Amino acid sequence: MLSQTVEYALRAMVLLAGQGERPCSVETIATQTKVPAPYLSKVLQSLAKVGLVRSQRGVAGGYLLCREPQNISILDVVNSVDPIKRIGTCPLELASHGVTLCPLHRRLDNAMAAVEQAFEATTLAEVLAEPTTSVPLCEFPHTPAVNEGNAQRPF
Amino acid sequence: MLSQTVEYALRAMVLLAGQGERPCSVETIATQTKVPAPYLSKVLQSLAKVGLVRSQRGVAGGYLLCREPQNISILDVVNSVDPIKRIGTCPLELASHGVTLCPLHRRLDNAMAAVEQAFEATTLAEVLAEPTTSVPLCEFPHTPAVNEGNAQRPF
DNA sequence: CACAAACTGGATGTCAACATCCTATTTAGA
DNA sequence: TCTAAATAGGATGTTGACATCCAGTTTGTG
Repeated sequence: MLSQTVEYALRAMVLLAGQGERPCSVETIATQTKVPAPYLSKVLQSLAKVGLVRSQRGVAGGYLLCREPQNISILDVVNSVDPIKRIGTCPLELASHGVTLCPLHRRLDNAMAAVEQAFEATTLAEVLAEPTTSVPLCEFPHTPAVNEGNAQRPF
Repeated sequence: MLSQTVEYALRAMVLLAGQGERPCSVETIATQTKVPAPYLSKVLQSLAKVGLVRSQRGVAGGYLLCREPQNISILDVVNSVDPIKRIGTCPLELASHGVTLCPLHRRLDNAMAAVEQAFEATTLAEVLAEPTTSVPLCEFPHTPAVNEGNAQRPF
């Protein structure tokens, strides 16, 4: 239902949201999020094209967010790589019904709308700030040199 | 987000739900629902495998529903051809977190759950019985010989 | 019985999503 | 200025979803 690319993009964006202004290399993001590095590189390039992240070339370069995590919704990320397709008109080409959807497609579109709304309502900052339970969830193998002080990450 | 195959399967099922006990040929369904006939044939075969429809070979044969429309939900159809994938465990293979999802994936799964629930709550009968507005929605080109008395169909 | 309507199942083709690799370019720092 | 760390971008490979076609089988009907 959600593409693999969306999953990869969200993992990368959440990771970057926890990194502040420090650029994070593709290799680092790939390791932390367990995404294939060469493919992640392409995903990040497309995220850069739409202005969600920017890249810094050269030594100590990498990717970082263009906006604050509280100003980036899950929907922003999803729509950047694999947009939620709302049903605007009946997929059958009958021109007679105008913009009103038939009962079947109205229900399908309602479901899409619910997903869209849920994704729009959540920011990366909220995901990061989520009160964690006592046991760290989806904890990375802790690598302090690269990720100092961040013992847990939401993945 | 929803596959083309799901769309095709739903169109066919809704059409069959309006046909009662009369078998409907692939060719007829394909024409009415504007689905490529050869592919629709495969989709119907898979719907038959899971017991949603059955086939009648030979002259005057075709496909018909195995159950009453009020006992078939949209989710039944969706899950038969392209199941809603719920997120049961964190997609990263960290074994440390057990069954609890991290904040990101809990939200993604919540969205999937909303879709699942919406689809489960609606039956084919409800889609057919939907009070139509004055203007018929998604009306087929009317072919009385094949589809007598059914001037409107929800597509 | 013969025929035509209709499904069955296998083989095949196309294309986009996912994935990898390599060369070129940029850039911080010794 | 030289080098190593990184991204940029194009070429290529793989796989599954979507789609088509055909030979074979079933079955109602004249």
